[in-house]
Amino acid sequence: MSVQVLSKGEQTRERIMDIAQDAVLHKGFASTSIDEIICEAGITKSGFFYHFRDKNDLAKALLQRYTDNEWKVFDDLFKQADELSDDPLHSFLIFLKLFADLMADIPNGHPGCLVASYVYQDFMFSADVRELTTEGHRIWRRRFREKLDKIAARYPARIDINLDDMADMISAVADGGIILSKSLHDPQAFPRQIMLYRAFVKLVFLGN
Amino acid sequence: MSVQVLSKGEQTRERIMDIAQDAVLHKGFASTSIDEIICEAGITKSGFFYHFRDKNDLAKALLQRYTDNEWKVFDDLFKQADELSDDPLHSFLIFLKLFADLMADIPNGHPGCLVASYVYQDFMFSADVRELTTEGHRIWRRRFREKLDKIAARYPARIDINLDDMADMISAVADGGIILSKSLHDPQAFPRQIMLYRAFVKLVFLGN
DNA sequence: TGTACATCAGTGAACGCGCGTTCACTGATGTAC
DNA sequence: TGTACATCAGTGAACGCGCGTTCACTGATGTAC
Repeated sequence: MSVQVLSKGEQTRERIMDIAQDAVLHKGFASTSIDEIICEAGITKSGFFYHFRDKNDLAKALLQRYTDNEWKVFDDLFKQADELSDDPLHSFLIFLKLFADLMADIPNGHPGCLVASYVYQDFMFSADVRELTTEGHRIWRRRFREKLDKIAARYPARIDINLDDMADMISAVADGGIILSKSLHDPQAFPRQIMLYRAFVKLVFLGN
Repeated sequence: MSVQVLSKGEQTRERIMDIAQDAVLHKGFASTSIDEIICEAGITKSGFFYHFRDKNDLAKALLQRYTDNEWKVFDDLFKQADELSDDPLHSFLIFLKLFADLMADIPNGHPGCLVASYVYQDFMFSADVRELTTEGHRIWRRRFREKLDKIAARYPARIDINLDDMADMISAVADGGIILSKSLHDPQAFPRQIMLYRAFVKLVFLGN
């Protein structure tokens, strides 16, 4: 764990983004006003525009930070799992369990996936922001696919299955599980969906 | 198929809602302005307010119509599947295949789930609208759970599994699959996810 | 060590546009007698 | 069959508020000589 030293300006910028992200996940980007953000952050409107060129610039920075952070979390979980088992399948199953546990431990449940939120408002954003969500999903597919390839090499799949789809399913179950949890006001619904995906992987490659 | 005869006013109301829903699924509810809706519908602003008390009233009507319509589609697919097989498992597997086929045949892919869109903007809406999304997910769980109970009675599950979660997973895979498809600009990604869920069901109750 | 200048991290006031909403009014169609 | 009235499905103009954005300015901190 590296502790980053932030300058005064960087601290303010992070605070603005924390407040903004929380609001965006609750109300959507359009109905999150700069006024409400600066009010909570305790700065003036010009202070906001010192840090961000315009509102779209905030949108981009939020998404960038969100996906960067997500990969840090996943890399960490992958590393932990690899330390607990050399076998690609068991390491992956451990990873999924660690992921579910992590999501189960968030006090009020996962606050929402910013990528999913953006996809449902994509016509609001400039093309470069939209491209970021697409690229994100493509990277996820590639990285999870790598893991599945290694598993399939050692444990032949019991059924005929497309590994790209299987890789995509993690994103789908995650995005859908978060929506389910939010809608049902049940934080545990999401981690339970991850564990269900894990059961599927076990059935496909181990048969039980 | 019942052909409904709509009065002039009802036709306008439907047209407003069609235009609004399309815009909401692309940009979110907040950034869909009444101005743009009436412009496309070819009426004046007062015409809009003749049909809807305020903007929140439109939100509610859209969600109500969307979920009603969704259940009509599902009821129809369930009926078709039941006609093709008396067996609860095979009927369910047929239903999932029909569902996937239906989603695969939408020219530009599924336009987006209005419920999911609302969940990601829930703090914008009044409490009664928010309650509708929660209730929607609860009903889906109950109805799919019924199907799974009948299956489990005849085909004991091969693994220890929670049938409520398994029922919820349809919603999760659907919502997540739609997001995936939209983000990747690949309309077929969604139906492929449905077929993956179908493979999971087969593995759990049939073992292959 | 003191001075000049540059950069950082903002402030304060003003702008104009678009938004949701209201209100008084209206022509066309439907209904009662 | 004609007249009176009610309802339907809107129109047109105005309202005020909140929004994102701009611009001239400023005190505190950092750097060069």
